Amino acid sequence: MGKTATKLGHDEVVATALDLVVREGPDALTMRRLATELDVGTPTIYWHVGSRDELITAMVRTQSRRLADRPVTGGTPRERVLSAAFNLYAGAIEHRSVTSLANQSGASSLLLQDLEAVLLAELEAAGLAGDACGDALRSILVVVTGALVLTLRDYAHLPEDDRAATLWAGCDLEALTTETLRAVVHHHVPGEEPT
Amino acid sequence: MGKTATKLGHDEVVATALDLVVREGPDALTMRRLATELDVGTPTIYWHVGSRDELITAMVRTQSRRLADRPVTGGTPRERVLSAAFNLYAGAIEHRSVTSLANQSGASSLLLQDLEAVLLAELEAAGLAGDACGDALRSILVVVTGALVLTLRDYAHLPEDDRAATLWAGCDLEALTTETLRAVVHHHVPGEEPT
DNA sequence: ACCTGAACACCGTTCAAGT
DNA sequence: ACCTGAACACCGTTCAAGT
Repeated sequence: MGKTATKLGHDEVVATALDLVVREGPDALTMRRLATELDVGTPTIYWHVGSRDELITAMVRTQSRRLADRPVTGGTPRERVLSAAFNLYAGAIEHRSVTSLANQSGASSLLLQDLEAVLLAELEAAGLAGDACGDALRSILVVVTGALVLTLRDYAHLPEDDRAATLWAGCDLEALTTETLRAVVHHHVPGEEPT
Repeated sequence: MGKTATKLGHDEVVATALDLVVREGPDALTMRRLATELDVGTPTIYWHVGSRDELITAMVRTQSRRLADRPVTGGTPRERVLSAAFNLYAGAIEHRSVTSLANQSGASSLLLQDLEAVLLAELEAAGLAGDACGDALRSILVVVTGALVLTLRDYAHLPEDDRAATLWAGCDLEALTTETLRAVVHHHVPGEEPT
């Protein structure tokens, strides 16, 4: 099984690791398991990527690049910024196993890094610059990160919870994210002035 | 060493585990290490708390209760809600090792659970009810969770990052959190009407 | 330069057995 | 009911040794 071994290099190890996590979840990412997947001895992986932490960093960075393809929609600057921000959330949720892995490893911010550029462009197009632009960007990232963590909460395998059920049960997390994002976008991005 | 063994029960195991994490960080929490700390065989811990996940759940729940003491300040409803919300953030940051453990385990929302009651009371005092109240509460929790994750980002031991440095270097995370919270609080909580 | 077998020092968890 | 020694089935990582 597995691909016909062309040569094996750093990038192929990272790609296979991502594939493994997508297929079998974050817990399946084991150096030995990954080695088996590549038909290779375990130390080989260390030779190519250094360590498990470095591997995860490389994986998240790659995933970050892959997420940057979603088109930004909307007519007004506020709508476009909101769209770009929601794209961060939607993309990360779509590959939830990789996002979960990033969260567990404290690499959530790294996952959003390449997407920040898209968002930044929209913010500048909306007329923001300097500190105002950075503040807006950071605020939006706070909301996206929080929304991701709370959405993937039950992806963790912890015991159930009583009261949280009443607060989050049947809650539309996409709508919550949009609404929260709208609040901070409206706060930072100027809207249409009535002529 | 250690306390004179009174009896050893579920709560003492949890308390000792919390103490260990506060003193030596999240990674020090090992069943064997905890057993040593309690002068007890490893299986004894399993007898009292069931498993590592159940232990962490109990720890986070206890920590959640301990965080609920901060006083709410402010004159207007908006100020009081903002104060209560920021208290969630400040309390969790003050015990960052426990918060980090909760994040890694996907129990962040559990950590904030007891604090939600305080926040809920302020929201209701501000005149919110029903869905509007729940929406406001959930939005605020999104922001607090995101702020926590981004603040504790470097608590993880992942390799450094280049561009993120320019975006987050020298950034006042408390101010960012306050500002982002203000945006969603203003969005949800009605302000003073000019008479 | 690239890859390996074998080992080191750990994990979480279980289980028969003790009192 | 409460506690243990010893084991099972894993981990991440290293290292001498191969080609």
